[in-house]
Amino acid sequence: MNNALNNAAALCIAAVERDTGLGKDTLRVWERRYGFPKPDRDAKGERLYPADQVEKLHIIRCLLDRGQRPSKVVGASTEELRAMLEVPDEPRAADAPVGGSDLLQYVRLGRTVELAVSLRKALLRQGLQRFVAETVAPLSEEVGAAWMRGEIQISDEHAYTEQMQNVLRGAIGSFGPAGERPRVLLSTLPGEDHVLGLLMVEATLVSEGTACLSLGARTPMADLGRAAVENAIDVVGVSFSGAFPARQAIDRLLELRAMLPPQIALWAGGAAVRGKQKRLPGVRVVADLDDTRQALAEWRSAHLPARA
Amino acid sequence: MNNALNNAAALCIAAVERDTGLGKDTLRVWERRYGFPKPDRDAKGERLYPADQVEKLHIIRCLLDRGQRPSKVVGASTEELRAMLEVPDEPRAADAPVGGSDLLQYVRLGRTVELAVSLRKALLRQGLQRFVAETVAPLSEEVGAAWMRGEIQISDEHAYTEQMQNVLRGAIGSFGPAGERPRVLLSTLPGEDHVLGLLMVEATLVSEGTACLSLGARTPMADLGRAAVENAIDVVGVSFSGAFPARQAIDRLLELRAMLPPQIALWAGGAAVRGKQKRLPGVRVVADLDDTRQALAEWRSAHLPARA
DNA sequence: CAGATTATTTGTCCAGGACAACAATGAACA
DNA sequence: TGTTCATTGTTGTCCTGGACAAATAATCTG
Repeated sequence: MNNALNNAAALCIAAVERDTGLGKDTLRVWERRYGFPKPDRDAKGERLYPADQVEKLHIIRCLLDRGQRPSKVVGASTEELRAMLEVPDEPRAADAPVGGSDLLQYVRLGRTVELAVSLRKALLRQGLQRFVAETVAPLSEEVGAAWMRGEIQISDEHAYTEQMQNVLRGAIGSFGPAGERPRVLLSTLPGEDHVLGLLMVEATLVSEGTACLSLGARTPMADLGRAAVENAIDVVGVSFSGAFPARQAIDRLLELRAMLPPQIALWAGGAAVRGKQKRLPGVRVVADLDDTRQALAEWRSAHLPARA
Repeated sequence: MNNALNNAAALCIAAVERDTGLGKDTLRVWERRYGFPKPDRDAKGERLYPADQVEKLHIIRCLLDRGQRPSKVVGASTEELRAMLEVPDEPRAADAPVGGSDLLQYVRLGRTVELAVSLRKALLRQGLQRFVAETVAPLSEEVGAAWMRGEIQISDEHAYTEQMQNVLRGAIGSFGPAGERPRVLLSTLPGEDHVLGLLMVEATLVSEGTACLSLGARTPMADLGRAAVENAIDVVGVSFSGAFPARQAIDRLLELRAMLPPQIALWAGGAAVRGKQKRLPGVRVVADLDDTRQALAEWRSAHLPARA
């Protein structure tokens, strides 16, 4: 698993904050209190976190998100942590998504050409909406899970994302100009890099004739608010991957809600906000891609005059 | 702690960091050095930034992004700052590129639908290679310059980038599987977000039949090296926007060169490395998109048996 | 057993010092 | 005139170690 190229990689505290979502202050205070992490120091005396400690921090954050308390997990060994992680041994659903495992195999082996060809075939066979809901979404989840389990390299995941972007954006573009309301503004907030979720939503909305304006990833909230007003937007859509801390997501959404004019709707989707509807008054939590179409239908029946 | 709903009141330091993108340490050290911002304190002694100071910080952030230095702006009054933001009335060059000004107008006005339509027309008219070299590259430069002059919002630039990605990726994807050598691995290094340059190169190479594997933006160097070896890559291509510090670019490239096996070529392009060929032994500096095709021809004549 | 009270845990903030990376300036040189 | 190199000031990020209140667990009481 670990080869020579890997050894040189030790991250500074800012990089660890980005990678794990744990604040610099938190990392330092854990070191003081629990004795972990225990980074090396460079010539300047600054912390350098070896890759294995970063990985352990990653596991710890997973466990914290599931309700564990720091005092129980920060001191434990990597093996104990892995054991805790695998407890919820989900009953293996026998719903293996259509062709999903084949596609995952291509990602795993770095066979990007075959991957691209298969994706395009699936797109033609299923049509854009079903392709997104039945192929892209489950495959992306599988890829993320495989990366968490250490089965694939991060570079494989990047390559996968790139290929998928090519396919999805080509399909989105081929719809040509769509001018129907609502006018939807899409983005992720700072700290959230994952762009595939956004593209899936865009694909779903565009194929319903909606006018979509995407700002890509990591738009500062003030800019989002300004852009929404200036472009006469009806709905602002924000997506969060599972890697985003749920608590932060909620705080930011409420802040954004307060910042937007009340007549502009705010939709939020993604793993980090799933099931958080009751904590998010004024925000429409979108459970999945089908629910996105549902939300769209609701908006239209509420705001557009019934069409003959 | 921070609450979302007091938008008219004052923000805690964490909220200001999120809103302005200025780090907590930076905010504190500015207060120490320049006397601004000067937040109130709550009962606990913690900083509370009034809304007007946050807005001023936002303006300062804009000016810093445009190359101003903190010592010149952090001490200035809000009026002076607003004056600096106004267009410094450049000597209007009368070199309006073919059609470029029309397209730029669409970006400026946020008319994304018209922009997308015009781009697709230009693509069909010119073909992918000329489209990239004669439309995408100059337009992207114009957009960057217009943003520097304060003529367009950052959100307009993001929307432009998204639209352009849709067009380019659609075109790249429509080439179908291309298996000819060299096998090229494309990415940007950490710290470099701009992805359009990479896509322009990918489009150019793909339309020459080259097998391209893109990893998108910000791939850590260790992962790049590993991916190059594991995927039997012939050429690694890296791009740097003008926003990337030239000195860092050179250091990183030399480091990457040392990390890669000698038989794998390393190409570098973008504003930050232009004219730096002599400081980069072992790296092929690619001046522009035409030069990319030139580099490709050189590689093929050196490595492939002459074809009948 | 529910509800109130106390104890512990935990993340974030503070002050003020230090330092290397970066930009600007000036000198030496082709 | 333009390029390279050294110097000097600027600037963001990191450091230590202390503090405190919000959140959570533990204990007590009716």
